[in-house]
Amino acid sequence: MLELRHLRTLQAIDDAGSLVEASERLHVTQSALSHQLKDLEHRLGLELIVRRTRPVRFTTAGSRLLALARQILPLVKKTETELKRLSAGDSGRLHIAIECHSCFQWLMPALDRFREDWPEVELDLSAAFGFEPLTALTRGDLDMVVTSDPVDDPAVCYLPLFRYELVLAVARDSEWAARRFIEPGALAEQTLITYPVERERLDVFTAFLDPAGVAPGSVRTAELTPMMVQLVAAGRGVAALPNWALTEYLDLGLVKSVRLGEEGVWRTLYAAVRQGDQTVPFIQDFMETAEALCFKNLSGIRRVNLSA
Amino acid sequence: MLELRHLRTLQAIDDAGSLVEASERLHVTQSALSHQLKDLEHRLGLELIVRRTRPVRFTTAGSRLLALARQILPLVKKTETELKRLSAGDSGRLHIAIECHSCFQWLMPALDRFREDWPEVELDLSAAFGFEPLTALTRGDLDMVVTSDPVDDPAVCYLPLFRYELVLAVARDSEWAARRFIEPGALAEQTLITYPVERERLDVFTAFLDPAGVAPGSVRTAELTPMMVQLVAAGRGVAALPNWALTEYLDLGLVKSVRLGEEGVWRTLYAAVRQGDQTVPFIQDFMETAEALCFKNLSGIRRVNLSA
DNA sequence: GCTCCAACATGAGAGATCCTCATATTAAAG
DNA sequence: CTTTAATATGAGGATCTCTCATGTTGGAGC
Repeated sequence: MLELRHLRTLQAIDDAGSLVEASERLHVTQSALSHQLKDLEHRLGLELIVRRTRPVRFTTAGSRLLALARQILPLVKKTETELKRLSAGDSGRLHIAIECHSCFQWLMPALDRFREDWPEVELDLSAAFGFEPLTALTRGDLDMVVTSDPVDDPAVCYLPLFRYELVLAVARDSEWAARRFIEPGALAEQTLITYPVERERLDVFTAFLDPAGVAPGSVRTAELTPMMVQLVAAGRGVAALPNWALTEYLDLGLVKSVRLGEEGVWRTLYAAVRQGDQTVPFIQDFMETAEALCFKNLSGIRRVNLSA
Repeated sequence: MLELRHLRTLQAIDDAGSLVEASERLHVTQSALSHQLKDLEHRLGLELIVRRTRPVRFTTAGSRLLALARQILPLVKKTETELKRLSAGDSGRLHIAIECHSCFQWLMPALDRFREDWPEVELDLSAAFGFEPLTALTRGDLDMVVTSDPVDDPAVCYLPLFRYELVLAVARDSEWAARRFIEPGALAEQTLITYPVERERLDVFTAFLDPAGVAPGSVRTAELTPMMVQLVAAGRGVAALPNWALTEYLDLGLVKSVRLGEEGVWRTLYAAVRQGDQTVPFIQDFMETAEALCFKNLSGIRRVNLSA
């Protein structure tokens, strides 16, 4: 009758504050949760949550179930992890390469957390510059590549992490700072600061400037996000960066961010693994850990749409 | 992925010692458990129990899951009971009548246990002699009748408790004591000791003697099981009683039991409730409690076949 | 008060799941 | 080496649980 599914749902609703948000976290539709909850309430003959408030409020019965969920779900999760370790052996290798410098920000905490659960898995992290990471992945030199450019290849499986917006960092006193968005043409007179990688890997070109046939006034490179922010703040140019990578600098008031085009440029960040590896227990666990930490720590990111 | 269903299955297998017995306790087929277990083992990539031993042995992984089951299932159960109490109100009435004297034996502990969970339910227990209990049930004077004679009535719902064998208690030194079974004809010369109720309510007549057209030499009555056993032990006659009601006297060596006919006379004990009442939370809970206690304390009883 | 928007509800139908039935296989006991 | 009790397996059907499409509702803003 009562099943873990129901407890997971209630916990997610509590964490999220609404059915819509909870359904995204659980990777099901809002309709599914609505049906499931209604069915449970019907069978219990009790109302569990009051929907017309925001965030939703739990009734006495709902709270009781929620308490049960909070009590037993961690135990279940712990046992599941233990069993996964037992099944595939607790050892293995996870060599990760990132194409996106900023990813260090969330990857480091994720790796720390992961190491606790899988102490025997050999971890390694490298930046994928100066070589073709997907080749290294299929060849077996790497086990995971974090990228926002999925390439159609039957040997590679792309596991989505989150969607983010590519925004333009501009100086605080720049005349663009107050604009809601800017058009590609505006960059023709500007200095664009980018990471030192090939143009084809830079979304600001592939998704914004190139389609409009615009080239920036000049381009200069910087290795690390803080360096780019310093240059932008000093009025030496503008830089296209993921919105979540800019949050801390925006909060500090160093720079401002402006949308690229009316709709904005949205990208999805993926973890690419070898086809088949998506079922390896510790890979699945890593993805769960990473996703949870990202949505906890990064602001402005969105969940990947199911149908995508 | 992992669900409470799996934990309940593992717990039942541990309690029962085999898939067959566990499947009966869970009211599903053996096939269902086999499939379920195999599927779980497959998805975990781990063997959970070793089947070729009796009782089955749990592997490390199986034990881990079993420990989880023993830890969280009681918590779940407790919460479910609480919610049931919340839903239908925690009060109500359960007036029970028994047609079978011996039933006091298991009914008393069941009522004690039940009272702990449902303190607000008004309990009453009476013997259904000298009046028609089913009429009292449909009229609302009673809420449950414990009987082994289901009568086809759309207003009444029969909830099976267990199957038992009606056996003949004979004196220890009687010449029948060593027989595997006796034929109806043998009773023609004997004194039969029965409860003081109408012939039609006595299974020994309806299911054994009457079909063979035999009447016992003489009939005398006794009110209580211990009295009947005393008379039988003293060589004053024989008595047909449920096998489970005789267990303690057999163990004491007071009397012996003999099967009635080659196949034995098997009966099912039911709890009759008003149609619709079978969904009342505290009635369901009472049935679960009673069933669990019966199979724990009574020996020689069987589970009711699903297809019956 | 009216419109709009976001959140939740609902009905129908597809797909997955889980169970049962019938039967095969296996292991242990006689 | 049979016999029997337990477990395994394959097929098929009932049920469940999603998704899709659309309806309804409550509250913020004009």
